[in-house]
Amino acid sequence: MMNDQNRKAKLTKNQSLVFEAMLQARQPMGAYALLDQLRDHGFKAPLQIYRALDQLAELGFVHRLESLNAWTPCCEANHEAPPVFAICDDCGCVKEHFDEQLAQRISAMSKQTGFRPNHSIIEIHGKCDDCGSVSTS
Amino acid sequence: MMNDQNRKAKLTKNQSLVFEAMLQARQPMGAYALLDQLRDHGFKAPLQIYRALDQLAELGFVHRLESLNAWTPCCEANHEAPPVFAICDDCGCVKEHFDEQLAQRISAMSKQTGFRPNHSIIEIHGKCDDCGSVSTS
DNA sequence: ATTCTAATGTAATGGTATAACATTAATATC
DNA sequence: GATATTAATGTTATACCATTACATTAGAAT
Repeated sequence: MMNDQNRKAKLTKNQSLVFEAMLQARQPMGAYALLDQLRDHGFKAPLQIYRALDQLAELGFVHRLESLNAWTPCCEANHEAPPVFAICDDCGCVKEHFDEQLAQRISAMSKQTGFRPNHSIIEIHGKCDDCGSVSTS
Repeated sequence: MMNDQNRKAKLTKNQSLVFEAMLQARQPMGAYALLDQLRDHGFKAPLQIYRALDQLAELGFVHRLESLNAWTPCCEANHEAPPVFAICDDCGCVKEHFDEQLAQRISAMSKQTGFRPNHSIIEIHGKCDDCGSVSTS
């Protein structure tokens, strides 16, 4: 299996630019925010961003956060279980987790109902450790 | 605790119209699809739909499906565990489930990381029992 | 009746995503 | 290396989803 460096080296120019911008952001970014970041590099239209994002998602470099209409780099761990995103509604940070038992529950529920799961979206909103301990009064 | 009939009776005119349209649809509906359905009843602007939807969601009559930008009636079961939606990408049907163990896994993961969960979004895409057994070749 | 609040009406605008078509770059094959 | 083929990119227009701002009406409380 190819290592991360090699996989990254195979990205096209636009894909690399978008991915690097996302890594620098340290927060999920919307497509139009990425477009604004990348105008200096010649990006002019949303579709340029969306195409890169779609391809990066296909390759496993990024995930889409459905509840934010935004995108976040993948933690690069093995994706055997579906990712669980913990989204802090205060500071906006996102952490990606995996939980084998949780994956098993989804499988079990599906089996019971005859449903054949293909792609799971699990996004937990709340407060991260840093923000949760701060008084809000 | 109030029963469903009484709760329903307390809905305003717009809320009722939107909710009934959703029940008839038997599939998740987008706000603009609802607007089209309800033009005959005097609805003219998206905001009329969105306001009703927001209030219905607040009252627990409907849920928003983040991955579809659409809305679905609540199954009206007790919502002690977060709802899990099984979404068929073929026929578009959606089933709402609950799973206490799954809820516990989310709590456990959160506790481990200091995250304080507030609202969980769990949407499983795949094929329902009816569609999954049909040959696609 | 009057006051206050919740719900509604309407227009304008902002944010997210894709369709359609043209062009260029990269790869494979001869 | 020339050619054919496919993948990636550029550009315009448009579709789809959601909210802001402000005016009006209806209902509840006193």
